[in-house]
Amino acid sequence: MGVTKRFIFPDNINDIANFAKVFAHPARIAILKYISEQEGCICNDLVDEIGLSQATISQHLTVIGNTGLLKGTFEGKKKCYCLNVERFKEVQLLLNSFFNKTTSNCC
Amino acid sequence: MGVTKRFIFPDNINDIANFAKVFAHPARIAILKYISEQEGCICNDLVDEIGLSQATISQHLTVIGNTGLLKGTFEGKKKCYCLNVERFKEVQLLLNSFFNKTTSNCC
DNA sequence: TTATATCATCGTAATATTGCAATATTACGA
DNA sequence: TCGTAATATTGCAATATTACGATGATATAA
Repeated sequence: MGVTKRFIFPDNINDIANFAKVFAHPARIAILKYISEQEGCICNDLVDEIGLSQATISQHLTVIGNTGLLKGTFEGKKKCYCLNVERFKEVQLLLNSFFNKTTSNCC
Repeated sequence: MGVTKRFIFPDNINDIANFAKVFAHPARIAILKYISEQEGCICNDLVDEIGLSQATISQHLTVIGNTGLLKGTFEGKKKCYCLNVERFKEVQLLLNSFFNKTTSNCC
């Protein structure tokens, strides 16, 4: 039905899936990569850098931001986006914990 | 338009997104987790264990399998699914490489 | 004030995903 | 060969996602 039955899964499983979803789109990967490569913070450069419309980039930023992975500050009319590094590392740990636990015992 | 513009992104970015998509659904996380927890290999137990229909589980197994993360062997009419551990670790390395490179320089 | 730049949000079209029932398909045992 | 168990595939219906143009809000510059 296109609707994920989240309620049948425990929180820890839904958490992993929700974080993974952030990385499940190349635009969001590219955004995170670009943000991290800039010396200063970027804003609408993403629109030029990546070939997507401003509305679309903004949407992706919201998706990333909703998981707490971004910090944003306004400098006048420009918004400075940057990584929430602590959060980012938490997510990395969470995913690695899943990967490390998930080891085959068969075949 | 619901259609991801993959062609505007380089392969290495699309690769990460494609792998992440496997983990972006709780059913697939649960399947991988359950497979890894079993001593022997499992088959249709997933349908009982997870509360989804046989058709849906089979579909998810296909999605996971398409990225090379599963090995399946037939034992008579039963199919034994298990992790492709090497592949699984490759994916872990790829994701970690992205995480490690993506570090904030600003704010 | 007016114009411009930046970013968010809304509405919408196109497409993808999820889930299931129904129906194959395959392999075994009687 | 027939029946049955296990899995895959097909064909939907419901919902989610992706993308963009248009619009709105806000801040600076002229």
